[in-house]
Amino acid sequence: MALNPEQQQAVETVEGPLLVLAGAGSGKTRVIVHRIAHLLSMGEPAESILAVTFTNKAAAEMKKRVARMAGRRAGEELTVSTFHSFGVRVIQENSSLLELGRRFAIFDTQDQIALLKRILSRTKMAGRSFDVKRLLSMISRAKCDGLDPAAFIVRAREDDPYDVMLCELYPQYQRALRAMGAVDFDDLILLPLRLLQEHESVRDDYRKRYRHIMVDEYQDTSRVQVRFLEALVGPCGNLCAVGDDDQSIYAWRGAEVDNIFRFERSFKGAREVRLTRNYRSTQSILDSANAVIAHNPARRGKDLWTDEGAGEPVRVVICPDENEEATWTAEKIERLREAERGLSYDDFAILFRTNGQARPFEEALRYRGIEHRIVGGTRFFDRKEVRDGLAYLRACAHPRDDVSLARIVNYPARGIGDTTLERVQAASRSRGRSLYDTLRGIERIPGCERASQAVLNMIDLMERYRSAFAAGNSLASTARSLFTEVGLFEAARRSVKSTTAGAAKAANLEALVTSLATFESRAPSPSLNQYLARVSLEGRQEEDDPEDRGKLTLLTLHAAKGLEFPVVFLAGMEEGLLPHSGMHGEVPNLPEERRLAYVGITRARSRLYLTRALVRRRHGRKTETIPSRFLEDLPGHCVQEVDVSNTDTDVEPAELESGPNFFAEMRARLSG
DNA sequence: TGATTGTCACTTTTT
DNA sequence: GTGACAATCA
Repeated sequence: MALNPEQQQAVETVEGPLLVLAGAGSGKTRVIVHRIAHLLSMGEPAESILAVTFTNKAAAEMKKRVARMAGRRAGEELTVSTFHSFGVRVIQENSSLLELGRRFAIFDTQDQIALLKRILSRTKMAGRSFDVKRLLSMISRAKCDGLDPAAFIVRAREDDPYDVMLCELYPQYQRALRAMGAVDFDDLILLPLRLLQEHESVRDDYRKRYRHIMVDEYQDTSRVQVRFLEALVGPCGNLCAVGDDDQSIYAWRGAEVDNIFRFERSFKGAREVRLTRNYRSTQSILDSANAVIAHNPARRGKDLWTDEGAGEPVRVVICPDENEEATWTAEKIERLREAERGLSYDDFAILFRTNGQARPFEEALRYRGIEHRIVGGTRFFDRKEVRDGLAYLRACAHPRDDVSLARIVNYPARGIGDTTLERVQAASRSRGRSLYDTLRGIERIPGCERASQAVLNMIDLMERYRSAFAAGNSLASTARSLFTEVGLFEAARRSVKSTTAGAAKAANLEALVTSLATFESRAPSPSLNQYLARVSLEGRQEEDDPEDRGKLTLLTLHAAKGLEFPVVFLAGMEEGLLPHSGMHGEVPNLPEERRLAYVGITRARSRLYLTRALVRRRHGRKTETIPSRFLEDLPGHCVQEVDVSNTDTDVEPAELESGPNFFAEMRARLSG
């Protein structure tokens, strides 16, 4: 299929800054890939093109498509990277300019929480308890806004206890990270920015290297990320930002929708192209989406259109409660699948605002034997037993990483109790040494005599494995014998009552070893440090599981961004859920909730069901619900209400009239 | 030191 | 209704 005129314009505008406002389903990725191919065909070398994404998945996809279009070599020589991976690279290439070595630990959210808790425990502000997650998100927010501790203190509000607390906590947190030779995710952007700002030679080097830069999902960038881009782009200004202000749903993680509005100011002489022609959905679905999002203030205002026709009306389905909502949905899926030849389960998706809503759907689907998968949930590397294993590996690779060491120093139990640890930590603080170093000198700490032999044994063990890893032995087998020697497999098995659950946990630990083995077999010169960096940046790359083929998908609205399905059920269209009411008194971000609804609606290709329950259990309590305000915005001409709340006849208005070939046609058209 | 019981609170989670 | 964490007991 040829590019439409707007797409063509986006592809061919290669000089100077360009903002591509790409509506949902407007062929955004296609434009980026074509644009890269166009640059290459103009003789631009692949090494001088940098494409930045937010997810590893998007980066991999882009690379694959460029390779398909412009050849494998081009795909390999091109730099396609996430912001954070690119940040790691910049830091490593210039590590001599930072107080950080080439090897550093990368702390994820759980590590950050553990660290904050430790700092907090010795900073107790008289009698008040703080929500650690909130403190952490405030620190992260400050970092995304580019505020270092000093700048934060200037802006802190004296009447806000959290602000006051943070004035103390944030500098300590930052110092503790550096003392451990560790960085958090936000540092992966901040430090490279500092390198570019403070070192002209570094800046010139990268500017020369990357003559064309492309950024995907620009609406999700933080302030610091834009500053980083500004520093990177240089005077020629060949930056192409692609995004959609209406799909900005990560404000709570520091994303700044305004960046997209400020683009012209950030990058002088910027041009703009709008992609509003939609190649995904029917006009009924687009009309609904347009109507819902139209209520948001401060938009670039683009209405999506298609010339594929109205299609089926959007259905609003009223159910008695959340179980009936799930049951009705499951049955509807069965009926549709029977009625429409060629529809398989993976053509359906059930979307919801919160993970908790998945449960009744899971049950209803399982009961009917409908194969399904849940996207998200606890990820592999977040499981406790896997984190325990990783903590051992991290303690070996980064002895200064107190957080990892503290996690495993007495797990599995080896006779180093809380009292001992308390004393060691105090000593470590007063001497300004790492936990590891302090443990080494345990015999000089009064009151630790009883546990000192246990500690020395542990130190000896860690030393042995540290050199085993460093000596270039097989990572996988070294890890396995480490886990076995300390009894991690055994501990995993015993950590739960049921033997099957225990076996599953032990198997997860074994899977960690396998992932090491896989890494080893693929990386050119594998090191433990490299493996750990990769794990924290990418998790386990989920190569499309063939297991998941043909399965229905359950996922949150956030997880659904960027995906599409022929049939979409958007569940829980109720006040408090969508829009979600913020927690403990925090004001909900209504424009963002609206954008979430918009993202959900625009995932659907041909059929969309918006379901709601009249009564829903929330926090274990049955509560009457209020229909979502977003339902009121739907235009009457393309919506049909289905009330299944007080009828057992379940009269279904002629829903399947569109003919059995509807999907077959749709499919042929979309895949062709 | 480790297990057990009680209390609390409960979006979203690209990296 | 559930899971995480802290205080309390054996």
